[in-house]
Amino acid sequence: MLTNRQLQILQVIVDDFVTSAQPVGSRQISKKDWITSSPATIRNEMADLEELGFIEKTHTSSGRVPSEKGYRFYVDHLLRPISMSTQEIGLFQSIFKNQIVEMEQVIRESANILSDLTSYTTILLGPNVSKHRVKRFQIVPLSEQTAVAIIVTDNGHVENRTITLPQGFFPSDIEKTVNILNERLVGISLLELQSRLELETFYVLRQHVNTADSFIQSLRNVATFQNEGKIYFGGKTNMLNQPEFHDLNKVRALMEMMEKESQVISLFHPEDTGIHIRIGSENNHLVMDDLSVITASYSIGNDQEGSIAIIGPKRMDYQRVVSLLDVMRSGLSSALSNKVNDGL
Amino acid sequence: MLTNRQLQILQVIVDDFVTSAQPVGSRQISKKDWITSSPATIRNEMADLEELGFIEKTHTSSGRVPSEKGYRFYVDHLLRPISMSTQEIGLFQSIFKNQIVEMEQVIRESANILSDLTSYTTILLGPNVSKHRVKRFQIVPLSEQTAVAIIVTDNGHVENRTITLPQGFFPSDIEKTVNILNERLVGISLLELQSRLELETFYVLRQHVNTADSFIQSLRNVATFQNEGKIYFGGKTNMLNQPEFHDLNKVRALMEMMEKESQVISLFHPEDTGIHIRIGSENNHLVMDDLSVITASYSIGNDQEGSIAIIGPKRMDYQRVVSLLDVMRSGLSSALSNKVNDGL
DNA sequence: ATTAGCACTCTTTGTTAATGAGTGCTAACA
DNA sequence: TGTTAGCACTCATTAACAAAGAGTGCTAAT
Repeated sequence: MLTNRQLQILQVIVDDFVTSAQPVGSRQISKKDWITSSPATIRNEMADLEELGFIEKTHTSSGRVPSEKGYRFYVDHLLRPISMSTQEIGLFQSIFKNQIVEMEQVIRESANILSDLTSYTTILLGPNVSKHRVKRFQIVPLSEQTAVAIIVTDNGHVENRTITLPQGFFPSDIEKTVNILNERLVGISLLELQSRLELETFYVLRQHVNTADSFIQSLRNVATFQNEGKIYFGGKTNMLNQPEFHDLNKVRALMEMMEKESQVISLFHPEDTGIHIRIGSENNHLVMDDLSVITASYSIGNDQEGSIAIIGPKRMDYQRVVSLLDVMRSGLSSALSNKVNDGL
Repeated sequence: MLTNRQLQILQVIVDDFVTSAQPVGSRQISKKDWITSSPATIRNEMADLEELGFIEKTHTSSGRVPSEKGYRFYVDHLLRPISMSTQEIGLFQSIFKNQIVEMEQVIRESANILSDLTSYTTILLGPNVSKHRVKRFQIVPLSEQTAVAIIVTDNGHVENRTITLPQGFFPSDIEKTVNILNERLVGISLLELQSRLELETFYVLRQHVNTADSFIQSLRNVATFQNEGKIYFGGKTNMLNQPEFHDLNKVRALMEMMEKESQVISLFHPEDTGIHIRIGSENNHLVMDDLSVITASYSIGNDQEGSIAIIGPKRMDYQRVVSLLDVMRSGLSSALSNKVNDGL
């Protein structure tokens, strides 16, 4: 177990390094007025902390830098949530107050505000579409051969696909199809849509509609959705201001990573419910070895979920980000839930 | 007027500098086997070319680099379109052949292929929505107070907005409204929609529908569109491989620029019809001083237009890019026009 | 008109030395 | 026994300097 003094020293090392990005030495630590020991004593303690793996040297005679284990210990035991300035709280409320705007707009704004406030990069995962429920089907013919199929969900999301109509498919057939689909499928979630179609609806369709068979493949396409929510970014370029990104190769690697949807999504973990911190290599991604990700989930109504992630250097201001994220998460949840409730 | 030899030398300087990114010296030029003069002669010619403003030195005793005026002369007089390898042509066809995919998919693919082939950044401006014509209106109620308004256009594009319903607005009112809208507005372009609503439709609506007034503002919102097409990027990070972007500040400036929709759009010029080249400061944008933009427009059917831009360093392979862009432009035009025709 | 020759300029690279921040260890101290 | 002052040592950073190399402009010869 760490002594009280060791805890203090570790805390100073992390805090100082977070703000300065420079290795911190014994003299610097002893200058803090709540630290009473002399540099020499502190050096001894630091040697111990290093042996325990909490801090590291960048070279033989340099000051110390927190190790990954050190950060982990810090966030697990030394982190005290701080309260935000009223100015910041005001900023948040300004997004949520505005009732008129669309859900998408609120999410976009949130991402931007978070990245402005932290000067890190924000990734906001929109609510997973597959939990929305079908409110209405619609097929609008464009020509003899093509039409647009539209699904409206209970919270106002609209999905649409262009489909090909089989030859000899008449307006009356379209009408019949739409009726069947609406009768059978309204109220079920997009997630179940695919299987419901296969198991039941197609069968009915074949019975009532001419040339249904060649049409069914089109409908299959309609029912295929991305199974993750839409991705919104805020402050993509903020990271370039961080000193750890003076290295062009790192910049490139990170930028390329952010372009790839699947890799971005892999930063989120569906089992994370509250606020989670992943430090450096804990992200299991080479590019992220020098970065930390803090994720939080928000919920809309009862089950629809979205996530927020803030990506910053390992040397990131964990206290501040966690606090901000907590406010944002509850703000988003209640704002968006209200929107849904208004619509019930 | 430039002598034949000066033209040759200018051409070599541009061509060599484009591939090597290094200032080119007299010795290097004289080594080309179609250049017969000695380095000394070439030095004299280069002094003249410099006096005329076509080339520059990076320092007193360095080789020469094309000036902006030099590039301009090069693209205006020295550029010969080159034919593409069959391999490349095959790549293009592979996108367009696939008939099933959606228009959006084709555009996305095109942007990626172009940036892969050039290793520059591609920006593709989708067709301007405002020229689409209304095919069908639809209003789907979500609750007592909210509904989704949907506009389907003649080529399958779907626009939707969440709207608020006035109190005491019944399903029958919705039906009436939708009927009126469809009667009056089908066939007109989204561009005209706004004015048509104001001048004529709202009047009719007030006569037939209860509490239409408070509903009209919602409809106004529905009829407001972005007046430019959607933006697609390809190879956003390619630029980081260019040696001119070893400077972090330039990287940041460019990335920030690409995040701002309005600035991206300002790279395109609506009056440009064919292929246009803008070199460095010709773009009237500080960030773009070291970059060139080549734009091309493609058309869908008769009037709907979109644009392609390729952004590269001033030292970019103009010949190759122009050729590629020309193929892509006609390929896109015919592929997308076919899609529309299939739908008529 | 062309070119060989040469002095000169400027960048790039490597070497060396000085500076300074910080450590680890030893011995003195409370 | 825990703390601290003192000191030798390490390593990064910076500056100054020299050598090499690429390229130019000019002059004089062809």
